[in-house]
Amino acid sequence: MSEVITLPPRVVSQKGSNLYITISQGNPLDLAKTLDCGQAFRWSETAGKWRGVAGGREMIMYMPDDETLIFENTEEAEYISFWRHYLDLDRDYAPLIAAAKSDPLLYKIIEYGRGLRLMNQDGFEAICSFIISQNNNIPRIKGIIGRLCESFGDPLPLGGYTFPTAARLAPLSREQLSPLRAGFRDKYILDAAAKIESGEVAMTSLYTLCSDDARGELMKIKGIGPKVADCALLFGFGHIDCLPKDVWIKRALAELFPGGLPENVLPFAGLVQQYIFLYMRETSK
DNA sequence: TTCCAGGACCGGG
DNA sequence: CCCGGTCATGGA
Repeated sequence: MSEVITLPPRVVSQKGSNLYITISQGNPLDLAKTLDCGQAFRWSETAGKWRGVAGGREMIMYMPDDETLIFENTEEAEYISFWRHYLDLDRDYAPLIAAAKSDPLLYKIIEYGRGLRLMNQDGFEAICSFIISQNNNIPRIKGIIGRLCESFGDPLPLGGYTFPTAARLAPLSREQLSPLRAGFRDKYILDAAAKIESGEVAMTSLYTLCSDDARGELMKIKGIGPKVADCALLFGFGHIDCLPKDVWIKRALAELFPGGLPENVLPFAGLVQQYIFLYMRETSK
């Protein structure tokens, strides 16, 4: 894992019940690129506002301009203790941009994805989400996860649902998961919940182990291979060096970087991977 | 109808 | 180690 360079708290101000955050152009944020580029599946946009649930919290947020991020019904303490890290706004992206400048094509790709940030999601949610993602498409992944939360999560005041815990899912049967219409993946969700609940796979170790060992630990779960493991580690456990090799990235690396990624970006290869993923998805249609 | 979707498992060579 | 078939589901 590369070192996290912690930024000072953003400039914040409270206007009524809404919290305003000033986004500097040296560390930009683009909500669409971040919330809707395949790393998270529980955010949706309506009339410019993004609504979703993370960490058991409902949120509506939006950006009227590039420098203003607004959280509805939120106070500064809540931003500092949760949302700042969730959106990776405590990480300085300047070193990445600087490192990428040594490679013109990579720099172009990262500029194209300007404002994309790598979210820090809940570990168990990331594990389940990417188990569900295998041999599946994004609209259906969102549907299955939505039904998982509505069926086994806890209701929230604005109509959302928390992501269910491993303890809640572990005792369930495949029959009880059938309303999710997850197909063959239901047994994998149950195996993940069971092994995490029993401690056979220690959640806390997944944060602290080196990426190779953490990957091995996660692959004890049925239905988690190298790609799903790397997605969970990258999006849910802060292993920013993990590079999930899906069909898009394999093709992109072969075509665009046949000699491999530049050495100096390997410590944050996972972050680079997300920029490449966005670039490939957007430019190929 | 057939194919495909941010793969993984399983059996066989 | 690597290969092909298979796995549920639903949209194109």
